[in-house]
Amino acid sequence: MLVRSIGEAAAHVRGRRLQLRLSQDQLAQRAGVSRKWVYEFEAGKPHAELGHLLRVLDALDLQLDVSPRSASSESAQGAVNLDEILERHRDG
Amino acid sequence: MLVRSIGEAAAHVRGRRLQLRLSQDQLAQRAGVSRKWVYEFEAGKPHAELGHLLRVLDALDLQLDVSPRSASSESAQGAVNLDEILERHRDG
DNA sequence: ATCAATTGACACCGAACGGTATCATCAGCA
DNA sequence: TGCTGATGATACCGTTCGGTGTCAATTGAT
Repeated sequence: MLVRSIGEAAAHVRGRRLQLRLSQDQLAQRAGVSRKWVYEFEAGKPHAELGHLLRVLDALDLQLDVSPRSASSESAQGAVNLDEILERHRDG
Repeated sequence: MLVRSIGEAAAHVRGRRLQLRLSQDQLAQRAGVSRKWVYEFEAGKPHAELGHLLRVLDALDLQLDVSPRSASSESAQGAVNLDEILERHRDG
């Protein structure tokens, strides 16, 4: 699932936690963070430590991926494919 | 690309930035963060603010995704598929 | 040789984080 | 009804972040 904001990441974490029937405390211990962090993160605190999130995702059996936003094969109309442009202009 | 640690995320950011021929300063301005943040992040500082990373990825035309770690169709030998287990045990 | 751009590095400092601890509330169950 | 577990919420407090500003070294181009 795409993650555009911390709030979206928080929703994914909470959803997965409930799916796994884990309490905030259990998740926190698994991930090695405090329950406060889990609670505040899920509650939408506007700041969050990436390292903590990675550990929590790991505890939830989730993984994080980085990918180019505009896929050349399925770009929307009018969308710009930065990778393509780069390819053409490389060694300019 | 999979992101297991902050260091890996940093590598992806730096690689993409160079690919786009952006200076740390340019990227920082695009993303609305300080050059210090970009520099320290790329240098492997063990802590990083998720919100900052999201803005930087956006400025690099990259996106972040969350996905289940063990895909049921291609799980490795001996691997446990949490989703499957959940499915079977749901409604206990 | 000179100049600008880029980068690594550091000091300073206010702001915010994150952990521990604690409390009230609510749901579920014996 | 009484008990237990989960959750939301807050205070305290040491630690660390992140921005601004600055500096030296390096690189690239003129």
